[in-house]
Amino acid sequence: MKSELDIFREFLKKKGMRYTPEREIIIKEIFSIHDHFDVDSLYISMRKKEARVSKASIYRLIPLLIEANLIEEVFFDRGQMYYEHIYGHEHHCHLRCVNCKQILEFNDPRLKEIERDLADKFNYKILRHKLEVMGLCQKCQDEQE
Amino acid sequence: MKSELDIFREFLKKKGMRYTPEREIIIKEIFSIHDHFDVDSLYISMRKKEARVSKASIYRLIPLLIEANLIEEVFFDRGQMYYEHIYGHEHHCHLRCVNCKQILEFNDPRLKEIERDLADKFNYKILRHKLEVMGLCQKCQDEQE
DNA sequence: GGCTTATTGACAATGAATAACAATCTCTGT
DNA sequence: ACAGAGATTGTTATTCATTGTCAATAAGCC
Repeated sequence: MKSELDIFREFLKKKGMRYTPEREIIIKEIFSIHDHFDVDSLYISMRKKEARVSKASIYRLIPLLIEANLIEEVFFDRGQMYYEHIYGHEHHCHLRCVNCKQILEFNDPRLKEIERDLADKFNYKILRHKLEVMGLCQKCQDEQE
Repeated sequence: MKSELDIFREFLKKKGMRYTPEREIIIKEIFSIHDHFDVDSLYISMRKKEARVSKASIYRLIPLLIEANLIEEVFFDRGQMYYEHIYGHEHHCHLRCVNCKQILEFNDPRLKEIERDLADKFNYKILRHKLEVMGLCQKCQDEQE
């Protein structure tokens, strides 16, 4: 399987854009985090590692990585967007506790079925879906009593 | 069926909060719009009708309406959040064309099943879900050839 | 190596959303 | 109906994620 960097290199080539060390270290950082991330925490963790890039460069890179299907917006919370990398990972959805903010991942084959039915019914070519389920985890249910 | 205002009145009572004319006209405006809305366009359409409230009051009301299960965040796009009212409306999800931004609504009973299974599997009390399906509508598919 | 031009970092700017605060209004108890 | 407590309002200032600007730099092609 091609590496994320190779995928992105090809993507840049096709668009007449350049492969720079800044883009490389940001991508390496993103793909070393196996969790959701936001721009600010990414920036901070890179600074700690002496991997210095400006925050602007991160903001500029993100739409490109999305277009290249390497990362995806996951959800927007408390004024900022969270992302996760999707290349090389099985697609999954998120179950979130609205109280303690715990996030669980799950997948369900019925979503593929729903996609197929929507494609038929509305003549759409389905590209992807995003399902967020909000609820209360066991612990937070208990505490509310 | 109770009106949105009655529901909200009870909600405020239970929380020891007050029912004000500002809150009333904002709610009336929201429930007269049968579509997605954002704070800014709501504010503008209210100004046109001489229904003057400050934008701050709208921002302050929205989390309360969400808590009262009258409205819901639908999606975040171009830096702002979009909402729709849900009380008195059957729950539905959104199918969006990524190219022309058309939005279709649909519902699928399998989502309820998925919710039930998640509740069992993870001991969650499910409150709601949000499914966005992204794709290309027929027209945009044709144009891409 | 040299040239073109995309990209970078630093800084300023934008804009949605939130906070502060004094003036006002709701609601409860009398 | 009245008064007092305290919630809510509009105004204004502030926050903070994200985007724009621009001169300096560097990638990629010859």
